[in-house]
Amino acid sequence: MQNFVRIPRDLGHAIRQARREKNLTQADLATRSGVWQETISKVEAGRGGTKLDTVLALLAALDLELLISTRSKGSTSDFDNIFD
Amino acid sequence: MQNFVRIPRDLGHAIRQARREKNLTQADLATRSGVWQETISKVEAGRGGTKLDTVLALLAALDLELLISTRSKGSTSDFDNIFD
DNA sequence: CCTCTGTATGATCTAAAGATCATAGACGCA
DNA sequence: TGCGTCTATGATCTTTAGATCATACAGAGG
Repeated sequence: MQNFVRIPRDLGHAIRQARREKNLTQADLATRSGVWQETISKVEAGRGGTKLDTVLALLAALDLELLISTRSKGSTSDFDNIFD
Repeated sequence: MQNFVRIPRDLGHAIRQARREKNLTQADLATRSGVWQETISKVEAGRGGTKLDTVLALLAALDLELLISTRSKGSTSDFDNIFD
């Protein structure tokens, strides 16, 4: 798995996808990340902004990592359900 | 180039590094990213938090991309100057 | 030493994120 | 139909990021 984050919405998709793959509810993720369910709802939907701290907390709780790389031409994106 | 972002400070290092490689001053980056020099100073130093919007604006201006990947064991990090 | 350029910092103000509570909607299932 | 679970939303309050201005500080070169 390797997804690009160009806009905040991408982040939301990746998080929702990973959370579901792990069969976690937003509430579960909330407890193990320290971020509130309501906030997770907004982040996943891409509603409003997010602080880096919050992003990192969520990703860590989902065993995901954030990477920075020099821009590459091939934009591999593997979201299944874009519209949910 | 491919760096991990575990804590906000990592982000700052990557940005500073990329900015210097492109021979840009903080003021230059400020104008082309729409983020203020003072803010860039804080971000690079890891002082205080940052919003995802700001992060994305800076990375875009530096031709860097943000990626999310499943946690891998090998933590390849290639920061040269960690202490500056 | 003085100046120039780049970076850090400090103060104030505005906007927005996140905590918190309460509740509404959606959906599956008995 | 009604219950239980999960997600969305709405309101309020606190905290903080970022804009903005002004200025200090550090280093290089003359």
